[in-house]
Amino acid sequence: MPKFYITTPIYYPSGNPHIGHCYTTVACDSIARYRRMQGYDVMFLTGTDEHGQKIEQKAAEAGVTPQQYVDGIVAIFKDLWKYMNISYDRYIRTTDDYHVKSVQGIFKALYDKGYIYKGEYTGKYCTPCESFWTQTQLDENGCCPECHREVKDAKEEAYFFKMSPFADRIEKLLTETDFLCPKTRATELVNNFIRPGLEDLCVSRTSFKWGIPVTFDPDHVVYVWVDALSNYITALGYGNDAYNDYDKFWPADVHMVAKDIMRFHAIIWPAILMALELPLPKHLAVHGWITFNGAKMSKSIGNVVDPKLLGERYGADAIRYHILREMALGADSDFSNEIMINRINTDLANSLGNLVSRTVAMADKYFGGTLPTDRQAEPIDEELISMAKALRDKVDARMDAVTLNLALIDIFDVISRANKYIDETQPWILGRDSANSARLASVLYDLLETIRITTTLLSPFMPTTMPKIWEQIGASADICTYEDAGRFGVLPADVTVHKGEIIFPRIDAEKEIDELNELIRASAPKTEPEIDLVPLSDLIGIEDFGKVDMRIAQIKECEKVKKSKKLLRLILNDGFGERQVVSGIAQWYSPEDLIGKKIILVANLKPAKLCGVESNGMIVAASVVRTTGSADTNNGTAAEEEVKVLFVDDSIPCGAKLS
RNA sequence: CGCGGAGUGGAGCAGUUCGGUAGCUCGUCGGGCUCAUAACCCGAAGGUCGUAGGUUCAAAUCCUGCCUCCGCAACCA
Repeated sequence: MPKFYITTPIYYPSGNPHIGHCYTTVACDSIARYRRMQGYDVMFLTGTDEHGQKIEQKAAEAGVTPQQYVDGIVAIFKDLWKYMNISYDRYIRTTDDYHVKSVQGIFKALYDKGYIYKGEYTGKYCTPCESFWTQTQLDENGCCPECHREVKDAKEEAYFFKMSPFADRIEKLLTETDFLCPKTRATELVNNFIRPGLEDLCVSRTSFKWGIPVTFDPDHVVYVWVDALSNYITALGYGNDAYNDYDKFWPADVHMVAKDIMRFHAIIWPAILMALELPLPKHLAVHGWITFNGAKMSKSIGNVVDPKLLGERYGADAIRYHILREMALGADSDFSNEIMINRINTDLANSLGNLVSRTVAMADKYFGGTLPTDRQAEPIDEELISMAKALRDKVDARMDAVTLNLALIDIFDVISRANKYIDETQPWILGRDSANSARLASVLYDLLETIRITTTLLSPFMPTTMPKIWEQIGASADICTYEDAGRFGVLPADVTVHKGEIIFPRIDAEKEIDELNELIRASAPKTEPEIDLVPLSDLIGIEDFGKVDMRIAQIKECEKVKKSKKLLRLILNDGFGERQVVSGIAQWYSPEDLIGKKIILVANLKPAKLCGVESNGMIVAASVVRTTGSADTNNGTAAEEEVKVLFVDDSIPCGAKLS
């Protein structure tokens, strides 16, 4: 039996799963189910990447151990996967003993081969943030770019992985093979990362503890790369005894990832495998993000969609369908309540659901549910029949190319054709005269067969509802197989249909959208929005505070700094006169929002140049950081920052000093 | 000149590799049908294919300049 190995990324459980995680996972699940239907021996792996500083921090904030913290989140992930009918064969957690053991072995092996060496990670260290920064990341005052406090020179001992020996092979992999899908992204990777020279990769840390200890140097824990990426082989038993199907399943047929982690999978992972002298995965399928009403998903905008909430309203299969239908390799796809409801109504309710409903109703009405066996074919039947017959091979090709959305389009083309066929053959007229019985039976049989074939091919995408349709059209599960999806005329001639519930009820779009928006509004802000708390700074004396001269100032003029996306140039009246300040708030405020407003100015800050524009002082603003995760990610989570300028009462005169 | 992607009827997209009647889905309007979940089927309107040049018998498609948008990088004092 041929094998097929497909993986999702392992997700970072620093927060609850959202629709972005569903995106990748549902796609992989559909592919896995399709391959199983085709007769492949499938291994479908998903899991969670549970180490790292972020988890350590989150756990500390929650007052639990890191292990307790991730256990809680993982339960939520698994619950969601169950709800979405995700048929994973194995779930790997990087905290699993066998994985830990394997990673330690891999790290040692790379070290012994000379690909990992001990070096020094030199940089600037911010103690409160517990973060290293490079010189270029620091602000003009040489302070931490996150909290703007002082940083110290620090050298951290670290292990590095040599990337350069693999650069040529990786470039060839990207440009000369069909490894990367879509391949259009290869130039971007080559130009940005390979051509300038691959830098050695820091693969260990001493600044946090929540990770896999390096066996031969226990002060170090393995940093994300070797730990997380190697899950794809440790889960098969590479370097451990927990499983023993590495030989059977490796190399992977498809790693599916979102574009934000493409680089790690397209460059670092192949390099690690090359160093280990292991075969490379066959395909890396890169998809875009789900955007919400055009904007990137974000908790702060309150647009994060809870997949479970949607599933409860419309059914998990409908959500699965929508996600898969909108998803295209490479491109982002927009998600909105409106688009989703529209899609569910037109495709699932109007086309497919209604086709089933009207076909079954006619068989019921004209023949009491059981078709007579006499037939009378006509030339007009041919187009529908040949389309239905050819569909399976078309879908196969789409699945091979991992273009699931196109597979669904092809299937629904046939469903539409069947609806048209009803108009062409006018069975309700045939039904008026019993002399047409044989002809009518032919028409209904062709429709039932078309439904059987299309729903069989749809079943990997919508595993729960398709069997309900089979029941209605009188098709037993043993003829809804891959093999029979390639044949027309498999249903028994005297098939009996069973009128049943409406499979995909039509949704009242306007009403639903209102209700959904209401729900999102109600659930989003709650009382106090959840944010990532930056640790408190060290205590200072009153004299230190006195050094900071803060004044009330009014914004007189404001414009965007050209060549910069984030900077606004402001002219302020600080009471003494005018001064120019540059502020990185263009993302959140447009000039019109600001002109005339009064704000707090740090007035005695040394001048600095930003993008060539001089800035004399700084506007006081609050920084709100939330961890969101973008659409999905397996290593870092995206931190979403929002800056709120502190506007002050108009009655305070310019130049007033804060004390 | 940092890297890359994109600009096509109201919306979302295909078509660009290998130039030759501009296509799909949704929406709008008109018609048909009544088996069906106000669903289904047919038809129509609507685009100088971002812009300015160039190559050509012929350009959405090839070449050049420019504009706009989006990622990444940089930049948030």
